[in-house]
Amino acid sequence: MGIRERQDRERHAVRASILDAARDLFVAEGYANVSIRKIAERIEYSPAAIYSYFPGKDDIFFALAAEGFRRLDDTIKDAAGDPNPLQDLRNCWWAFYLFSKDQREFFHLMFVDRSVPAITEQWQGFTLLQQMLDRVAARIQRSIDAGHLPTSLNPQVALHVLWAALTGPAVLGCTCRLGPGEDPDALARDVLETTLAGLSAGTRLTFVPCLPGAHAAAALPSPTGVPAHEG
Amino acid sequence: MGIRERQDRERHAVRASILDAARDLFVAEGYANVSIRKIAERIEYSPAAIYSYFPGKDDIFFALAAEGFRRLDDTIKDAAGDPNPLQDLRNCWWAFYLFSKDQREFFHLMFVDRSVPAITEQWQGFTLLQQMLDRVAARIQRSIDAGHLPTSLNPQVALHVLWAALTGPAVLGCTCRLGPGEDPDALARDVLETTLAGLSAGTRLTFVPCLPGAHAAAALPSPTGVPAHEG
DNA sequence: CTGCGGAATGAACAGCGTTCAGTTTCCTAA
DNA sequence: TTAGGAAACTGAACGCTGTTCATTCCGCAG
Repeated sequence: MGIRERQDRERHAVRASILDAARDLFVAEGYANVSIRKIAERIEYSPAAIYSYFPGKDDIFFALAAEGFRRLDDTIKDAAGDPNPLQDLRNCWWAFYLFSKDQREFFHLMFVDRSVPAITEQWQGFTLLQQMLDRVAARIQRSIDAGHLPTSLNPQVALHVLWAALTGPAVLGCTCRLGPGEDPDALARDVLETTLAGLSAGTRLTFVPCLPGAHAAAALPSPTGVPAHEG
Repeated sequence: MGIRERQDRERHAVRASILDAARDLFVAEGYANVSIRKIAERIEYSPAAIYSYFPGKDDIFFALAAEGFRRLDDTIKDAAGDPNPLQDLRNCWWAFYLFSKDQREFFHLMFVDRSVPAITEQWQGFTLLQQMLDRVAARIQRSIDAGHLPTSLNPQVALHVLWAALTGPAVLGCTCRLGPGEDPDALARDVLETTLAGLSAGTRLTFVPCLPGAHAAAALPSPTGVPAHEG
């Protein structure tokens, strides 16, 4: 009998409409201006009804963040394809930066927002992030193989350095911390080029990536003082 | 007559106690958990009284952000002094990163928080930020003069690149976006070294800093596509 | 001592996330 | 066809938020 299936379908549809409403609201008015009551009004349910679909407001944003990772993944896939591996890398990371501009609210949710301390391994979005990062690491490996980056470079480490470095101008840009007239795009471009040049220089790096499935790899004790640079 | 002076003093003292309470609360419990009512309770005033000292909650945090800039300025001053200009630079930026860890809430308020869109030139904290950045730019100039960085490097541009690049690992670190066991310190160190190496490489940079008092300098139109890198 | 002005207050408004008793709806089983 | 029961949904409430405003209080000036 298809009754159970129809019920499941309806339930899934309501759940989806909650996420649709939440996404519309938070893309249009920003994260802070989304409330359970506004979502409820938009889908024509009572606020309390939402709590039988999501345990709380945070979980709605977890779901949206997961969607954000899929969107970013798609964006990067679209940007990829340049035959020159280094330019391909450039394009991918520039797409990452553009994502922070074009999908500001998603970006904030995925990489900046701090309202929920539970952004850890148990969060499903973390897996999506890891998968996406792995794909970019493969692109970096191609640049290494092509001789554009030193063979001493661990692609996972380079990945994290690029990710962290580019997150900076993205954050400063979408939180309006630059001076009047200063162009976040130019800054992001310069950070990208500078980081690529720095990686090319073959500086010895110390970061220990937590490879998926290789959690046993011991992390080096972190020095507390100023980093000694014995190059 | 000293009555007016005493009144002014008292008024200033209450204002200061509001800021003290707000700072204590937000350092201890985080930005999101500070409420006007909690501040009021702590200083033993009614919530409404606070509104005769600050126009709104945002302005209290503006004042705290300004204090954050002073604190960061002091932190960087303390870190400075190494006779080697390049190591001096390293120490200063490492102090910047450590500030993001040790004074997480201040850092967030100063560089990440987005709750108030009015972080522009009219904001007094912006001036403090500019002054601080100018001092760091002078340190960069010294590295250039000593031959550690290319003479083609504009110190204001290098400053912004370093600032933006290091903001990334700081944000990822204090928003817990790294994987379990991954060390934000190591990532920040690698970003710093990679950026310094990249700047040493003399890559042509495109950012146009808005120099204090030189607002007339026309900003280059920002290209919309992928940055062409004609090195 | 009176009057005035600024400071402080209590109460309220509108909104928030969340909970829960109670109602409605709909499917199943007799 | 109808009774039972489970699931879905709701209205009302709790305690919280930032903010406003009429009122009260207090200290100084005349």
